[in-house]
Amino acid sequence: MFGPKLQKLNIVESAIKEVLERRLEPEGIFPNKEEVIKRFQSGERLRVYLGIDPTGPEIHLGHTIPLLFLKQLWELGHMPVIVIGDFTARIGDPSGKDNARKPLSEEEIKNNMGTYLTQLYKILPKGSFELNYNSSWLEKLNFADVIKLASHSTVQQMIQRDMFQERLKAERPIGVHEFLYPLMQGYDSVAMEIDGEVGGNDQTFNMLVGRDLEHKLLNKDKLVFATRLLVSSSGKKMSKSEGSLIALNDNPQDIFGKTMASIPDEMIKSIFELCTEKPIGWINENSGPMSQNPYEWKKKLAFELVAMYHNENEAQKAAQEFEKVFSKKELPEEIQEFAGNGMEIIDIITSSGMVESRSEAKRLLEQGGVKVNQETVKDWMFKPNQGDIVQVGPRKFVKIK
RNA sequence: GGGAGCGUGACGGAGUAGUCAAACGUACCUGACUGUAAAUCAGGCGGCCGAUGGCCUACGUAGGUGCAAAUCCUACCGCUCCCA
Repeated sequence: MFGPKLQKLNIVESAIKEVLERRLEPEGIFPNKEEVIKRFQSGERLRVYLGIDPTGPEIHLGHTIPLLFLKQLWELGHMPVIVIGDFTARIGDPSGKDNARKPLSEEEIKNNMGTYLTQLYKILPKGSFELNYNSSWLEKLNFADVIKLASHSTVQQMIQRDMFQERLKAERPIGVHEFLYPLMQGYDSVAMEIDGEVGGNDQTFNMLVGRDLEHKLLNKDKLVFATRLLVSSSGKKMSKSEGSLIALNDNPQDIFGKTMASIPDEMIKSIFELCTEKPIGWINENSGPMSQNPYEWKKKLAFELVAMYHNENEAQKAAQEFEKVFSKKELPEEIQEFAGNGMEIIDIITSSGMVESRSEAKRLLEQGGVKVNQETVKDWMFKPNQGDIVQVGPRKFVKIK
C-alpha cells in the first residue's frame, strides 16, 4: 500500500529538485530547499509571482530565466503570477544601479507594456498565469498606510544592501524614496497574499522584504526564489556590439547573430541551463565534448534560441545565413535596397542611415570599414553603380537601386 | 540654521586662465588576427566644411571681468560631508 505512493512522491521530488537546482542560486532559496520541497508536495496549488518593471519595451534573455522557472512550476501544477510593475516603475528601482534610476512617465510605461504580453505568451501560454498590475493596489495606499508599512523595517536593514553601502562610501545620493521601493515591492506580496516570488539574484533583498511583511501582516511563510544571473564566471557581462541584448521580439537573424556575437564561449553552458528548456542531462552530455569546439557548441545554442521563439525552420535558415555572411564572408540573402544611384559613397552611407553622421562616415571610410562589392573603398567620392552592394562594418548591407 | 566642499564627454576621472573638443581608464566603433567570440595589436570615438587647415556647439544654469575662461567673480540650481 505504501509502495506505489512512496515511489510517486520520489519521482515528484526529483523533478522538483531539478527545477530548484537548474536556474536558482544555491543560496537563493528561502526559507530553505527542504521546506520548499515539502510545500511543493503538499498538494497546495502555490501561487508564485514574478514582478516585471516595464522599463523598456522588450523582454530579453535575462527575463526568460525566472519566466522559464515559472513555466516549470506551472508544469508541476502550480500557478504562475505575473505582476507588471506599472506603479513601481514610476518610482525607480535602485537595484543594481549605483545611481538612482529615473522614474518613467505614465506614457512611457504604457508604451512599454504594449509589447510585453505578446512576448510573455511565447513562454507562458495564454491562460496559464494570473496577470496583475501593481498600481491596482499600490495606488490605493494613502500616506498613513505607507507610514505604517514603513514602520515594519528599519533604516539599518535598508542600508545593509551592498549598493547602498557603496553609495554611502562614495558619498553619492540615496533618495528616501529608494528606501520605499523595497516596501512597495514587498507590499505586492501582501496585497496578493502570494505564496512565493521569483526574481533575479539582484532582487533577493526586495523579495525578502516582502517575505518579512507577509510574516508580520499575514502570518504567512512566503517562499523566495533567487535565480542565477547572466554573467560569466569571470563576472563578464554579455553585451557586445550592435543590439547586444537579445530580445524575444527579435527576428531569427538577430537572435542568431546576437547570440554568436555577444555570448562569451565560457557562458554557453550556463545559458543552455538558464535560458533554454533542453534537458539538463542532454546539456551535461554535450557540454564536455562540445567545449572542444565552442563554435559548433555556440551555434547549437543560437539555433535553440531561435527555435524557442520562432521555430526550427527559421532557426535552420538563420544558421545557414550566418555561415554564409560571417564564416564565408559572402553576402546575405536579402539586402535592403537604397535609392542611391549616382550618389557618392559618403552620402549613401549617411543618408541611408547606416552611420550617424558624415564625420563618422569619413572615419569608417578612412579605416577601411566600407566595402563595395566586397572591395574596400577608401575614397569618399567613389560612386557605386546600380546593383552594387555597399557594406559598412561586418554586418550592414545596402543594395544600390 | 551655521561651516566646508563638489558639479567635466556613455561612465569613472584629470585639468583650475591661453598649447582644451578637453589627459588617462572603461564602454563603444573600425581594421588585423581567429573558430563565432575572447585575448592581443593598430586606429578611432561632438558636429559641420570637397578640409592635413577652418568653423560651430560643449565642461550644472545665467550673467560678469579679461585680448583670452572648463579654469577667475556674482547669482541661481543640484549634490556631499561636518557642526547645530
